[in-house]
Amino acid sequence: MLTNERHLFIMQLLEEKQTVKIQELVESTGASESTIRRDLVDLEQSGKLERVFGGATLTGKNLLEPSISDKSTQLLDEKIKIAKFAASFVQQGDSVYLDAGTTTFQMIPFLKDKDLVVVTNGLTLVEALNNQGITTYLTGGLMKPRTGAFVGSQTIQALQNYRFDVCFLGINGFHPKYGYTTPDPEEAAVKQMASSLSRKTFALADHSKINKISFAKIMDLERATLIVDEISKDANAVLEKKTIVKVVKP
Amino acid sequence: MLTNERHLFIMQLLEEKQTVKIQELVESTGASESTIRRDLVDLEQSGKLERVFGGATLTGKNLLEPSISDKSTQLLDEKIKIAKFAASFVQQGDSVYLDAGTTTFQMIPFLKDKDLVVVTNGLTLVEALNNQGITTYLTGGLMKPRTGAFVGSQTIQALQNYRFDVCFLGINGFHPKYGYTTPDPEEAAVKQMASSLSRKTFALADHSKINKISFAKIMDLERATLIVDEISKDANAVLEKKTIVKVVKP
DNA sequence: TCCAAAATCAATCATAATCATTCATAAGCA
DNA sequence: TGCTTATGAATGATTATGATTGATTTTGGA
Repeated sequence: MLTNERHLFIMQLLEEKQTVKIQELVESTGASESTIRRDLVDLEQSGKLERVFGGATLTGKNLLEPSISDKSTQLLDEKIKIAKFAASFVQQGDSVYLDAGTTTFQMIPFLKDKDLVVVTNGLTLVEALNNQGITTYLTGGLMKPRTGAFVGSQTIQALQNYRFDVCFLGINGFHPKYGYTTPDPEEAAVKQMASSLSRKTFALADHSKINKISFAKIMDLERATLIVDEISKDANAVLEKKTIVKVVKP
Repeated sequence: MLTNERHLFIMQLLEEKQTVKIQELVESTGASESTIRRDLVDLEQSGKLERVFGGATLTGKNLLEPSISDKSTQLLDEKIKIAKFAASFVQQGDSVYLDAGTTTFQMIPFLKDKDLVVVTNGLTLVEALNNQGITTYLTGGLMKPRTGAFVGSQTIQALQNYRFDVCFLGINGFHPKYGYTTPDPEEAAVKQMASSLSRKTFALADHSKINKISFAKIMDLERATLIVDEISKDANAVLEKKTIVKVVKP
């Protein structure tokens, strides 16, 4: 394996998993531990990653994402599980809208080889989708620095050029009475528009979002198929009322 | 196998696999190691690929990352000089269009504290502009993987929402007769539209672009103020005909 | 809290792979 | 034929690699 290939490989793995262990890289590349260490030093010096004891993590960009703290890899695993399940609803040749967000981001590795056209309003998603060789359109518009999401009138206008087979939205809360909610009204407007242009809409959420209410309403529960990963008592209460909810089996 | 055939073969293999090893090429072409090496040197000098230890990779990928390879630091210095000079034409409070490209990218550090609104079609530029705290709109559209530039009808349409005080375009060639040119017609169309929406247009080029002609014409020389960094004999010939050309003093 | 075991680290060295260069030969062309 | 260009082999120099060493950090239990 070529030196540059390894560097690329390491960065791609990082994009997917946020963190990698050295041992992991040794096994998957076939190179020696020394070589991997040198690679990591090189990549760190060029600012592409940050070394930590036992491996490496992504720099800066991660600060954009709602900081996955060191010990909460459990939440990441959860997101990946949800993402994988969600991706299974994507058919060959579909046109897909991927909302900006960490959970939708995790869907990307599961989407390649499906011959898709993907539209997104997430800056981080564009790069990752391109790395997977997926044809990608970005809505454009005004960028929100924290999340890398594009919002505003131009975003809405750009969306209206398209129609989608499926549409995946990240949400910050769902509640039987108040529906799906998210903190930013601008983002809510984008999600609404995307959903109205799609034949089918999926809302992705981990268990922490159950019965939470955020500031801006996106839509009623019935308008989308909810994908969560865990059935707590509360979630069951929701499920009783709304049979449209899908749940990932652990 | 003919020399040209080999060159084509190498490039095709690269398009597929992103990287190739020399040993691999020796086996698949039947040529000797020396010959393959010479081919790679040739192709590198004509900018079609980048050699790395043990083989070669596509250049485009590296353009995405603003990490200009070590050997071209001279060209980088040149770009920075041009970029700094170009940035001096930006007034406080201007609305600015920044074309996707490495030279325009270098302008960004010189633009902060000017209270600007910036629109760009370059993926890499958005992030850098945001890091400088500059309000930034991205056109969106279809992304070209190599350069991170957005092109196509959606890009054109998005541009028409704006008007610019100044507009900075990277170009690949300029010639008294054929005007400003660039390899990709799609990009040329975007540049044209941006310029037509601006009160003033600047074209940025290093000295290697003098009297070069690329595939797609952007506009005539008179339509923009050219900023180059060096006066060769050839450039002087251009200057005599077109007095609008600005030149960076070394 | 402290200590010992395990894991990870930086540094070094010998080896293997790759590099640029040279030179002699082969192939193309007028 | 005589000239130019492309090729392949050989050379010493340079670079990447993997194994080893002892130092440092983390981990887990008393």
